[in-house]
Amino acid sequence: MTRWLTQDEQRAWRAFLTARTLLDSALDAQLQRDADMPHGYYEVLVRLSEAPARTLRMSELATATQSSRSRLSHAVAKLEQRGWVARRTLETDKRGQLATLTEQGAEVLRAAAPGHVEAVRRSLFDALTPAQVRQLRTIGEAVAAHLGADA
Amino acid sequence: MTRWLTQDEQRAWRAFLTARTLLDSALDAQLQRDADMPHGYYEVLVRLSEAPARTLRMSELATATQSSRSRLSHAVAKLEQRGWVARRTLETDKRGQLATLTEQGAEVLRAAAPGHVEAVRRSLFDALTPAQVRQLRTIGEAVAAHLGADA
DNA sequence: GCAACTCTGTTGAGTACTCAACCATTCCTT
DNA sequence: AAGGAATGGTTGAGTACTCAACAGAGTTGC
Repeated sequence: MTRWLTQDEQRAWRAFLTARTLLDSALDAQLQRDADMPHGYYEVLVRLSEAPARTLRMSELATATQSSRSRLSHAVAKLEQRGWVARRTLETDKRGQLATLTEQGAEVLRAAAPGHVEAVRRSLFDALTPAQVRQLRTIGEAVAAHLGADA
Repeated sequence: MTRWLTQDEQRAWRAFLTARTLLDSALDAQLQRDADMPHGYYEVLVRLSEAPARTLRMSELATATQSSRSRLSHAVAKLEQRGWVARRTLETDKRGQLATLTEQGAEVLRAAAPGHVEAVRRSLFDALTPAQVRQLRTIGEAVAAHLGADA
């Protein structure tokens, strides 16, 4: 008894998939070209930059970026190699690791942000009315909550 | 003069990113687990299944799936190995290649579809009102058009 | 009819991802 | 206090992606 998609749902799903793919590749390409990093790395830097003392536990960072522990571990290892993030063991629980955005990492992020934000605006928000922006937010939050995450 | 995002845009963007990531990984994991293929391969099979004679030119298939030529080429090579797609040279333009969904590929798709659709419904549509489904479609189509593609 | 250009698709190298297996540490139970 | 389970994070193998370079076929202009 498969609950197939209605015509409307089909179209919504296709439109979402298309938009998602195009957005994703446009933004990923922009970041790769201008800042030499994939979008996932950028997210890591942003989350760290917003955290107190630019520091988060790996597990918190994983949650914040909707990343698996494994992916984050690989990513942070690369970011550490580049000198953008530093890791150290958490004293109160020696299993834990703290990741900190370095000054150099903050610098890189400051340099990358304007171009990236401009790309997001051009690719996404320039296509939407203010009402649609509100709708997008509500829909996104509903889906996120449904799948068990904060918006 | 960076046009930074407003508070509302920020939130919309974050919500979108989160929802997209969670949706993506849920559906990719479902397909990988139940049908042993990534979502991109599934899209290829679907588009071929809807085409006349289950056949499309590589370039058309690439457009339909929002894929780069390179990605599609790699993907179809794998699908051919599995016997789900067959390729042959286009007679009227020997640069062209035609990709056809094989009977076995159609079988695999028929087997995979119900589980996948169910996952899409559970992950996405069960979280949305009918009005939101319409909004999602309109937004998706606007973004797709803006980025130069059909919905 | 030929040189230059374009267009289609493939290839290879490098990168990031997934999944499962794995340590080390901490927590729980008795 | 010890054994076992749970938690936090890393690792390695395998897969799919990206970008750039390429080859072959068609097109254009002289």
